Amino acid sequence: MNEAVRADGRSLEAHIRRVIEDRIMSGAWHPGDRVPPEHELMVDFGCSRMTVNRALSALAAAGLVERRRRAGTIVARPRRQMAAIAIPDLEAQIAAAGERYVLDTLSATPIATADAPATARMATADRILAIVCRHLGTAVFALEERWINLDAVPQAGAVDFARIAPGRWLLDHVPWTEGDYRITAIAAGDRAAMLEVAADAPCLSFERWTSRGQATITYVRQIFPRGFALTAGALTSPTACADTSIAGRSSPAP
Amino acid sequence: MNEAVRADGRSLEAHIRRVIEDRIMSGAWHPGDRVPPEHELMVDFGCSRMTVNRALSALAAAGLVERRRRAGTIVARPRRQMAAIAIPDLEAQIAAAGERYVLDTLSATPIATADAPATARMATADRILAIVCRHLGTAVFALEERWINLDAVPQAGAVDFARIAPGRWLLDHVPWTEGDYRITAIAAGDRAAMLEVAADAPCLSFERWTSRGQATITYVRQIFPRGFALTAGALTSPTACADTSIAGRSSPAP
DNA sequence: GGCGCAATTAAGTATATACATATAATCTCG
DNA sequence: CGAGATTATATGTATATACTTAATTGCGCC
Repeated sequence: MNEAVRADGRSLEAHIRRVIEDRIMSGAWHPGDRVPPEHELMVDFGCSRMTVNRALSALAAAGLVERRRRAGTIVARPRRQMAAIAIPDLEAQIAAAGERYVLDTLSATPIATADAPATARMATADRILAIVCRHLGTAVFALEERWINLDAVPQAGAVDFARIAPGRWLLDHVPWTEGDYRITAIAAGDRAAMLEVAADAPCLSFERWTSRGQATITYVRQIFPRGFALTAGALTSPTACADTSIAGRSSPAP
Repeated sequence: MNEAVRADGRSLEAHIRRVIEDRIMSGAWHPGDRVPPEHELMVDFGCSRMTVNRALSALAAAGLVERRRRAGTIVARPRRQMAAIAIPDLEAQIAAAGERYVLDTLSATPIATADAPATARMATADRILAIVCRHLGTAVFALEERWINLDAVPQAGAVDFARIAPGRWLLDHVPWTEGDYRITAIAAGDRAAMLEVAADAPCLSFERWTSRGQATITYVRQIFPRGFALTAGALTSPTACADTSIAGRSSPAP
């Protein structure tokens, strides 16, 4: 069959993938059940083995099935579920909430490596730029404390971070990176005044380390007051990589 | 070439993917740069176009490059970064920390739909099982409040949740599902006694809705006291889908 | 019966080929 | 000179084929 597109506008491979995914997600096929072998599906769908193979390989890459030579293909047992969170673009989030975004940069100063906190993991850097800023809507959305490795990103030294948020500038100017993050609950404490909440108010702390190869490019800690929520759709279906957001000032719930 | 495996033990397709990924991740190729067309790479790597095509398609699926017919392949501009978190398997986490896991089930009672909190989103359920339990190591790791839709999972009515944690049982017995989650910082408040912390202690609240199709299967809220951290590697590199964990009782940091 | 080896099976990888399709670039004509 | 038709190009999809590799099954031998 040389016609690349089905009546429903999907490719044959995507169609096969979808049909099998539906059977798994609906519960018709249970974890551990055997998926028919390629040569059988090939007859069922009236196509070549290569096409079936690509569909099943994609499902295996997505974790819905497990494949082993000779043993065949079985529906995977859901291991730990993964969830996706978007590293928040605060400007977009605040704008989406219908509020006017204001960047309030409190300081942006070059410092010596020894003055960076150990948590920043920047032992290898000679020069570091320390930035403190607030992301404001009608209230304080987040307090951001950031350290940028000027050895890895020298251009950052010439940027006016009172005009553009450091996170946004980095996303636009630093190519692909890897990262780690850490989410904790902390009391506002010393930061209460800047966050405009009580000292014992619980806040969400979002830390992120961004690196390329060995060097840490930037460490940032964002602190969200007043019950901000990190929300997202879980990643169980490969096709449904749902939208993700920081929900604005949601009620603390029962 | 019929030899499926390179000297380095990777398939040719994986090799090509890796080489191009390295060039992008190292910054040698910048966002917007053109990737050589398939017929050129095919000569460079001494293989067929199909093999190059699969490698580039995989990179496109991973979001590292963008491909358009006739226009060719370009290095993608990083959109928003995504991060993955594992929905925590507390028993495994506690065991990994070298502590003995204890499930402390405080109650597990069938209730009427009207008695479930609105946040549980279980309006469609007739019968609901409400469970409250604590996950203990040497201290309280988490307080869990869970509602299970007995219409969707009738077998859950016969399970002894004093012996097996509800999350684990559901993972083993309910096939693939979709979900949403919400992470917030809250004060311990009324739950202080059960969490064994002060009432104003900041806690991480992790809520999750799990559904299949329209029906919500279970809603759970886990509350972590004492600076528990949700950590993970960020999802920017497709190959490096890093391990993820709840870090045990980490220091609240500066 | 138990053990090891061989046969068989199912997936993994790669190729050559063919045709489809989107679109950038170019050409044609008014 | 510009709008519209045409061409060229790069990717998209599918096929048939061939060989590789892992692993189960079963057979034969002890």
